[in-house]
Amino acid sequence: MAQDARSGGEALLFLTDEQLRKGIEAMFFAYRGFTADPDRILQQYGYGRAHHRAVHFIHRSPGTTVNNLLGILGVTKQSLNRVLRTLIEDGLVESRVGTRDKRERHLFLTEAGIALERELSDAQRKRMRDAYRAVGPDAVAGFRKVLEAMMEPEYRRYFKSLKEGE
Amino acid sequence: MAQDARSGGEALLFLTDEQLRKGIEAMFFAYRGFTADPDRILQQYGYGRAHHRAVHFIHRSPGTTVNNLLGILGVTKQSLNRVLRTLIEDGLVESRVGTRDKRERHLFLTEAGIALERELSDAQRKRMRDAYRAVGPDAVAGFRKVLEAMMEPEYRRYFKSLKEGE
DNA sequence: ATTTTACGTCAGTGTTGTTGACATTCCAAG
DNA sequence: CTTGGAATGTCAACAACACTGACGTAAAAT
Repeated sequence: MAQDARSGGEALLFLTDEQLRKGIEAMFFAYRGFTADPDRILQQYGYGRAHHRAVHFIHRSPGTTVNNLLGILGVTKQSLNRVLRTLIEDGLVESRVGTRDKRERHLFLTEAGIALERELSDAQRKRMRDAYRAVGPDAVAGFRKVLEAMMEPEYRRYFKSLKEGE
Repeated sequence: MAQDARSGGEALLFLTDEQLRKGIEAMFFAYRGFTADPDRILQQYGYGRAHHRAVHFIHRSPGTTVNNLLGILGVTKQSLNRVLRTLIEDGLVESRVGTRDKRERHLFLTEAGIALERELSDAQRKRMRDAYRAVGPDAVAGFRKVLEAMMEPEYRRYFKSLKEGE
């Protein structure tokens, strides 16, 4: 299991256990930075990350159903429901009964919901844009490649199915 | 704020709002993949991510104090204390009163703690190694650059201060 | 001697995950 | 057409883990 740094040439150096450990820690600290700005904003509204995720993916796919969202977010429907309920009560999300299948609820952001989504994603995009600018396009391409390779296959498929601009 | 894709040349394409949004989603899905294996293992022991983080950084810096850990993990002492207490009770972590400063508690992993840490980090390293292998060293270098750029400055300083193999 | 630091603990609260029970709707087999 | 099961979503209760605030102890610093 352990690959010794002494035995690794340049081409393998990035695969030593300690290099990998450093990569793990990089993910940990980076993800915290990545969520820091939205977390601050959400706190002002009394929301948490779960609300952010819901708002984000409803914005990404307006009219999506609760079941769809469940699959993407990877949580139980009960957990998602609590979040959706508060968002609906607060007038950020609208839930419309399906026309073809009345069991389904189609979810849409209201004007207020769109405004919150923009506030959150502006902050998060700014951090990502600054990071991208600091490192250049080649590094960004590598970044995206590694992230995709790290996803669980089912979600990687979903991720790749998203058009770059939809 | 919005940069239109139509106006962006090749060099700027990766900075459009939609490209950035895709990057945000990549982080979300990748981080979940990144934590999936340890989460499964931790569940068998009745632990959570908080325990994982504590065990990881105690292993990284044996003899670290509670206050040190607090700063690295970015949680309150009450929150960390709950986790440490269970780890100590279960015999995974040892807390030794400081010799120079008797107010401090120095934290060490026991044999059992080292075993759990290895089980967790083996799983996580395997995923990262597979991802690295799939994309090659150049992509990995870019990955690391972007992650570093995304960290909060204070943690980036700490991260960079860690030797690659300590 | 007083203040500050390091650590631990108790109590209370909020977000977010879980399971269990239940209502509604759709669909297909009898 | 009716009935039973599957799918969708809601409500209630509980657990994990974060937070704040208050308090106590011991030791170091001033």
